[in-house]
Amino acid sequence: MLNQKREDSAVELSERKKKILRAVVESYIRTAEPVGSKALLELADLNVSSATIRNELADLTEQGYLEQPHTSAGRIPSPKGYRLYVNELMQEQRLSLEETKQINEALHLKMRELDKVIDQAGRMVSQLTNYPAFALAGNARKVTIRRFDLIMVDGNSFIVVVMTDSSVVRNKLIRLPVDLSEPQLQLLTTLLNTSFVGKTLDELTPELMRVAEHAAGSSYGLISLVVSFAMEVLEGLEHSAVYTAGTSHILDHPEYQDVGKAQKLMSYLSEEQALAESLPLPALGDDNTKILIGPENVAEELKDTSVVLASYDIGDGMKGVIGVVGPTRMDYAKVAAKLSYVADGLSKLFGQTELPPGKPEKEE
Amino acid sequence: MLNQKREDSAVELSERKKKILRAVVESYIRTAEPVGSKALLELADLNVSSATIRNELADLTEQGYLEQPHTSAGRIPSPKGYRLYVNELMQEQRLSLEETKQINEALHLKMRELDKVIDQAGRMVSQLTNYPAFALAGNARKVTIRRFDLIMVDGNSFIVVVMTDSSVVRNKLIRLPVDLSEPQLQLLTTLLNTSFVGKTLDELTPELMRVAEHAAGSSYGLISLVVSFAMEVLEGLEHSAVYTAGTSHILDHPEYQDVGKAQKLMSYLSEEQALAESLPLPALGDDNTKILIGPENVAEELKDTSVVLASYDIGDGMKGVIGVVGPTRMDYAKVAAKLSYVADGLSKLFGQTELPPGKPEKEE
DNA sequence: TTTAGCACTCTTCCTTCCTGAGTGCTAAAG
DNA sequence: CTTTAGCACTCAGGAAGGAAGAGTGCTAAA
Repeated sequence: MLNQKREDSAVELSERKKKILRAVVESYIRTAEPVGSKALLELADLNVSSATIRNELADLTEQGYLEQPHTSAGRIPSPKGYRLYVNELMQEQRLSLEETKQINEALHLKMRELDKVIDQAGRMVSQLTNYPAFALAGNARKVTIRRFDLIMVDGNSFIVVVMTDSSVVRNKLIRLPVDLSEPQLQLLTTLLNTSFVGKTLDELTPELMRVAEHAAGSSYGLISLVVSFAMEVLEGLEHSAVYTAGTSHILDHPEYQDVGKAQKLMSYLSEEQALAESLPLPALGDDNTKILIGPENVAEELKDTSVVLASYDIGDGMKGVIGVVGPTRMDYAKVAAKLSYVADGLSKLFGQTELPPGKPEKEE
Repeated sequence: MLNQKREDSAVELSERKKKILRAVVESYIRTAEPVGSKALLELADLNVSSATIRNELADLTEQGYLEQPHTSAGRIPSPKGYRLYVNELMQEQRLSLEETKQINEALHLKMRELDKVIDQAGRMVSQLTNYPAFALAGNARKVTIRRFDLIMVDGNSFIVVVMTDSSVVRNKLIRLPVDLSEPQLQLLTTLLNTSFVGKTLDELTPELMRVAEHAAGSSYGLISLVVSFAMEVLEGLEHSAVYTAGTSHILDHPEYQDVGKAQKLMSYLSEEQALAESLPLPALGDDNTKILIGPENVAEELKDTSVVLASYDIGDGMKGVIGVVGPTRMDYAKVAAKLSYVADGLSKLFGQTELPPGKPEKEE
């Protein structure tokens, strides 16, 4: 028990050990069954006997790359094993033409409202990978109002259009029990634009509202009606929403045959806020995909689960993240490839301006 | 085997039989365990022996109101039994003040965009009942465009605001690689409003667009850009969206300990389109809640599942539905009460105009 | 360092057996 | 005719006991 072998992760593994580790991981990913020395004879094509492989397996186990469910079972990768696999052994998966085509088509989304697109992207990823997926827009810095417009509809209703400095536009139809005149509305618009533009959510204080209301004179409580809508918009943007999709895919995988486990994970995934907060979004800076294996996750509920993340640019300096959740036995290569392809697609989608009128657009 | 007893559902049950049936249903709803004659001695307070109850149980079973999982188990209600219970025996559940308060608060929703409200309502119902829930807006009749407005933002971007005759307002920010002048935009607006107002989705033909584009002259492809957005809006409204929430609650119930079963139901629920189509929405006319027990459901996937529906008014003649899905062993009384309360709340929410400016609003 | 051989360990699966709950039937009592 | 007590019978579910088989670790030889 007290052996003093170096279990240091700095110790380089021999090529043969790596080959074996890789074979174990890939076989286990495919079959979800522990892998034994005999099976490895074929999988990793080494010209050695099963006994030799057994020795190597014992070493790998001792160094923490593999685990044994029980004495007479084969080996399965430990989180540390997966980590090494992901860092060094995994072959970058190239998507087939089929797959890229499929994704590209799906990315031609209708209704380009930010939140709908993000939601759709999440669903798409889930369907693509057969794992639960989530998508969220990075919560922006403080957002301010850029402008108000009021559009008269008829005697007693008008549309408020609010635009933020992040170029998000929201509108609302407001119906009133009293009549309104066009000049009144004009006046109101000017007043709103002079008093509230450039303000963040926190700066829209009740006092400010009261002052403005006073200036409005005859327009009673209209100011507060419009401004409170603007506040809802700002609030909505600061608490960036999380969209989850395909949670039922959890049940596809044998590691969640135990209903208790499945339930725990599923209900965690539906607490969208908690999920968003537990993601190490800042750490995503350099590379645009990140893989979190089992205990590397912050959230307790994800400790025996892996998460693959990819970030995309929404434009205007904002970032968003899409991700996939699954058992640690996950096809990292495939998932990472798909995710990153979708993320790139989203970035492009958000980056582009409308098609130039007149000239037909060029496909790249 | 060949007994000729009338199994006719027209046969009235004796009071005692009803009392027993009710006790069976309610006990089974609570415990999910088959109910035996001895247990019933206490549950239904009848001054008879267990042997008498056994006789009655045998009758009820023969008449199809109860079932026996196996010879030596107690009885559980059949769908027919639940139906009778729901129709005649169930006591209308009154919500506690606590509960109504909770619901009322949750109904004070922010961001009153139609789809967000509906989504939120679904989530709320799911949380309230601990069953998966869904919500949808009844797909409207043909929707047409009521008006267009274009708001200039700066040299090369503007906001399109489209309003439909169902008073839905949608907007989109359009950025162009070329410059635009205010007069150009004015012209465009008039053109759009004269050419496309009052048209349904089908009537927005490519020819119509071409004619208008020609009239626009110097404004190149702007017309088609704006109109295709309008088309997306109309399309979005016709394919009314379905929102599901809380599917993980399925796993809470012992009838879905079998992962296979749970998975089937869950993946059916996530096919939101199929779900919406299988609901007998027209049949919901008269009463505003409807209960579908097991095989009464149209969809094969819901045959051993119950669905409780409640409809609400969106205004403008449109209706929406919220519903809950669960095992046939469902607390119908409670669920129906909650659902109908929420539906009423939604109707009120949509019906109301904005608060009258000046006067403080009255609570009812 | 590699390999063959072999004893050993455990899980998994099957069979068997037992227990207890709940029934249906019969015959007596109201 | 209805109700009740008594009793034999059925059947699911759990415990116990093997038997089979996979895979290991160790030893000793190559």
